[in-house]
Amino acid sequence: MNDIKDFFAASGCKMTKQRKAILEILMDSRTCLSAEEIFIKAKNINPNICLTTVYRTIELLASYRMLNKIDIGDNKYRYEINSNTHYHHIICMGCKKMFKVQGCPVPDFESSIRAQTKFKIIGHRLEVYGYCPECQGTV
Amino acid sequence: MNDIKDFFAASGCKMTKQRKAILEILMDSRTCLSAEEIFIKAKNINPNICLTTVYRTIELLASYRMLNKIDIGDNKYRYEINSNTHYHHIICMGCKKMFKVQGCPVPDFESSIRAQTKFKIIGHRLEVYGYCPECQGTV
DNA sequence: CTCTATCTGCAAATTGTTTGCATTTACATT
DNA sequence: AATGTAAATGCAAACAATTTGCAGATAGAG
Ligand SMILES: [Mn+2]
Ligand SMILES: [Mn+2]
Ligand SMILES: [Zn+2]
Ligand SMILES: [Zn+2]
Repeated sequence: MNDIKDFFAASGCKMTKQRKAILEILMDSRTCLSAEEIFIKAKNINPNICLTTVYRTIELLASYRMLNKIDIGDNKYRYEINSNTHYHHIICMGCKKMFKVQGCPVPDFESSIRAQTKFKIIGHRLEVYGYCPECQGTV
Repeated sequence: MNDIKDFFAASGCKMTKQRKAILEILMDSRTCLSAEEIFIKAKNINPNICLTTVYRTIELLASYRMLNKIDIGDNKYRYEINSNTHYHHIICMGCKKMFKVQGCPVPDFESSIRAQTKFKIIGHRLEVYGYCPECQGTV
C-alpha cells in the first residue's frame, strides 16, 4: 500500500480517501468485484463516495496495470488486483462461481504467435469454462 | 448454409429472410462484427430489419454454438461464425486490429486444471494482446 | 497556511442490450 | 393453392453499465 502511495506520488496522482478505500477493498477481496460491488463496499468506509469515482479509480488503476479486467460474458466487467503472480480463472457455467487456477500455457505459445504475426506480445487473457464438481450432476 | 437450414428445421426454428441475411453477413466476413455492424450490413440486404432482430438472432446462433462471442475489453461483444477449426486472436493495443493465430496451448493445460479443481472442462476463451508491426514504432 | 492542479459528487447523457406487445410470416397441413 | 398456428419481427420503451460536464472540494507542494 505504501508502494502504491509512492507510485501515485511519482505519477502526479493524489492519494485520496476514496482511492484508498477502493484499493483496500480490492486488496482484501479474494474474489473479483464489479464496479457496483466495489461501490457498495466502499460506501461502508466512505458513505458519500459515488459510482463515478469508482469507475474513474478503476480506470486509473487499470491504466497503470494494477488491475485485471475480467469478462465472464454478462455485459459487465469485474476487477481484481494484478498481483505479480500470474494465473487464470475457471468459471462454472452452472453456478457462475470462479476459481483461480495456477500455471499458464500461453508463454510457451508466444514464439509461435510471433512467428505467425510479427506482433510484440504484451499480455493475454485466458478463461476456462466448465462445470464445477457440485454442478456436474445437476446439468 | 443448407446444413444450417436443415439444422434450424430440425430444431423447430424458422429460416427467415432476416436470419438468412445475418448468417450470410457473418459467413462472408473475415473479421468479427459487433451487433451494430451486423445490423448496418443487414440493412443493405433488408432495409427494415431492426437491431432487436440482430440481437435475437445472435443469441439464437450462440445458443447452438454456431457463433463465438469475443470480448476485447471495450464494453461490447463481437461475433464470428464458429468454424470447426479452433483458433484465437491477437489484438493490437495500438490500432485495435485483430488477427487470427493458429494453434492453441490450452488443451495441454487442461489436465492440470482438472487436477486442481475437479471441473469438467467445456471450453475456453483466450486472447493475446500486443502491438502489430505497424504500431510497434509509433508507441 | 496558501495556492492550484487534481479530484470528487451529482445529474444528465451515452451506449449496449433486453423486453413487452401487437402484427406479420414461415411452413406444416389441409 | 388456401388455411391455421406457432414462431418471429418491428417498434417503442425499459434497463444496465459506463461515461461526461461542470461547479465545488481537497491533497499536497511550496
Ligand atoms: Mn496466462
Ligand atoms: Mn484455444
Ligand atoms: Zn458450479
Ligand atoms: Zn496495430
